[in-house]
Amino acid sequence: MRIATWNVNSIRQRLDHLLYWLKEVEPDVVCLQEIKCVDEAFPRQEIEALGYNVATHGQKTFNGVAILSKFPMEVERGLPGDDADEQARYIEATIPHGATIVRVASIYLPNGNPAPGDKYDYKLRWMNRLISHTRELLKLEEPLVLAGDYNVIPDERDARDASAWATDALFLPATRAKFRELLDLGLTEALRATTDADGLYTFWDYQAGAWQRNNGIRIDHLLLSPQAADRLRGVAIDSEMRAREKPRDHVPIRVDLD
DNA sequence: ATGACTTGCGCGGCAAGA
Repeated sequence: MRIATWNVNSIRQRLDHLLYWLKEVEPDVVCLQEIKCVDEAFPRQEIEALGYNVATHGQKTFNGVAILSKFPMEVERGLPGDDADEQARYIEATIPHGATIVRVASIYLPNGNPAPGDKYDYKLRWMNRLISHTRELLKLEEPLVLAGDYNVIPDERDARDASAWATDALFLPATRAKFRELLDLGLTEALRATTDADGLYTFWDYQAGAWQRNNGIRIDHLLLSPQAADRLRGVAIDSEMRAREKPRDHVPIRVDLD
């Protein structure tokens, strides 16, 4: 089962890139972030035409997440823990896979800049909610994949120039500590289960020729429960999508599970 | 040294992103 995540920075812009990639890579499940539209505006027909079921949790102008699946799915929208939170950043699906089911969440974790400030406080509160919810999900002992744009640079090797991010909400010690707290519940970070290499990025800024200089950061992650990690067969970053004309700033990252 | 793009909204620039 091939499961991917991609922050598309508006689903309606350059839908052709997404459709091309879906045909080329043939993922079974795709987690999308920053669709930047309400559910009614999502280009559902074009994606369904490629054989996908579509579940969205949209919002006007900002945020918005979705899951595409070749298999039927049951869906929950929103991250538990704060009924007053109106930002669409979490959608979760259970998907039958052989004799078991796989649970997949599409996560758009808050950016948090500027830090310190209200936005950074919201980021840390959101991470606490994600930790609480994940603790409950892990009790199910299912194959679980938490995939998305975490807006977290886990380690110095995950940025071309870590010193440039020293005071940024994506790299502050408190951010990285929360991310470790999440992993320490018993999750495996898929890419780091397969390689210790530096220079592997999923985001390059639009500005200042960041792509041409490979000045990137690794902030899109797939976190696996033990039952999913046991099935891990490979990880790939589709960085060639960043080289296309009018690219998104993020590229897809994906896992293959038995 | 600084700023450097791109999006939605909606028609003038601003907020937000990372």
